[in-house]
Amino acid sequence: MGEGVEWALHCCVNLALAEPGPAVPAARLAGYYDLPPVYFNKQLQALARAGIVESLPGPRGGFRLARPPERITLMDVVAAIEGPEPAFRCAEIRRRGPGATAPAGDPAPCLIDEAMRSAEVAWRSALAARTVADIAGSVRDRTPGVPDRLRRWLAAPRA
Amino acid sequence: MGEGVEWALHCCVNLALAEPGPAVPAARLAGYYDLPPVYFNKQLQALARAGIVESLPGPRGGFRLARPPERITLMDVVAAIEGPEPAFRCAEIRRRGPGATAPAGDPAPCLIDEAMRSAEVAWRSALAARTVADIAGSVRDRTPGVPDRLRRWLAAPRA
DNA sequence: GCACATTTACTCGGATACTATATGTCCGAGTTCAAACGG
DNA sequence: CCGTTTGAACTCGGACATATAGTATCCGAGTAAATGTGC
Repeated sequence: MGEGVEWALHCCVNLALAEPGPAVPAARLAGYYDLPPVYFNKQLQALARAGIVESLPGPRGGFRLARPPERITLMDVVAAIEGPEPAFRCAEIRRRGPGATAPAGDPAPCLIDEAMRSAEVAWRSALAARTVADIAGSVRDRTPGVPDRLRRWLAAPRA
Repeated sequence: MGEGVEWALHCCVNLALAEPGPAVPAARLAGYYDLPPVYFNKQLQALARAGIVESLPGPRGGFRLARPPERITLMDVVAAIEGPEPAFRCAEIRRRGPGATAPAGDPAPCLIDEAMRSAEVAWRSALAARTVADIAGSVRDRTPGVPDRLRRWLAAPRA
């Protein structure tokens, strides 16, 4: 799985912790964890295309959550970065070669594909059950100093 | 996810359907679905290293299941091909840069990593609940012609 | 006819190229703000 | 003193290289069987 997934998740949680407040530039968000700023911007663009964050150009511009964090699940973020298609894609190899089963109107589904999809549904459901707001709330509860430090650092004129 | 996973899963089911019987060469197994024979052999080597299949060299050689199919879960096969490490690996980026939390003895776990691992456990559990014998049994039950055709084709002197 | 050495054919196994995806970087389009200018 | 114009700085956004992992292939080591030979 891509490394940018972790970046995007932390980013969304940080944006949730920063609310309410002005938009945050990508470079500032990246500098908080010493990430490559421009490539991180690329991931943010993917989040924007998915409608998770919105971008404001120009000075005082940057990124902001497009929805309240209660409406953003971890699954949404992962799908925005990694792509919506499932990790396991059945190529229907059983239809090829001498062992090909009934060619066209075969109603028997591929049992392996079925099992794989079932497992992936379990994964997706687990991720869809956790929202960005849940994570942010737990962070506020367990380590109250972290959100304050984050807001101060984001508000700092320059680093 | 790698394409070889699908190949390995179908291969294990076919080996289960072929039992009892002589060992099957990799090329024969690959030809059944018109797969690249040599690369498919590579995947079989991975299965052998994981102890799922055993290889016999020389004439009359080939591959055979190393355990009864009831003891082989889909998770075992996937882990053998894709590797045992989890798909999402937390790089602990929160420890880096100005936003670094308490450096060393920080007991607070990364909540994002926790959620991701939880979801991945759900995925692994779903795959571990299905065995190769289950799939093979369903195939025998739903499409009785398929196992017979497979055994005949594997026993054919040459194709 | 039988035992043995030899040859042969067949198998896996690891080492070696090629391709697609993910990672990292660069420069241009657009927008807002601030300052300078003129009335 | 106020409105307008002009400029500049800052932002995102897509287009362009590089590194890594997955895909595909080749050739050599090893083994069992079959064959030919001598007794």
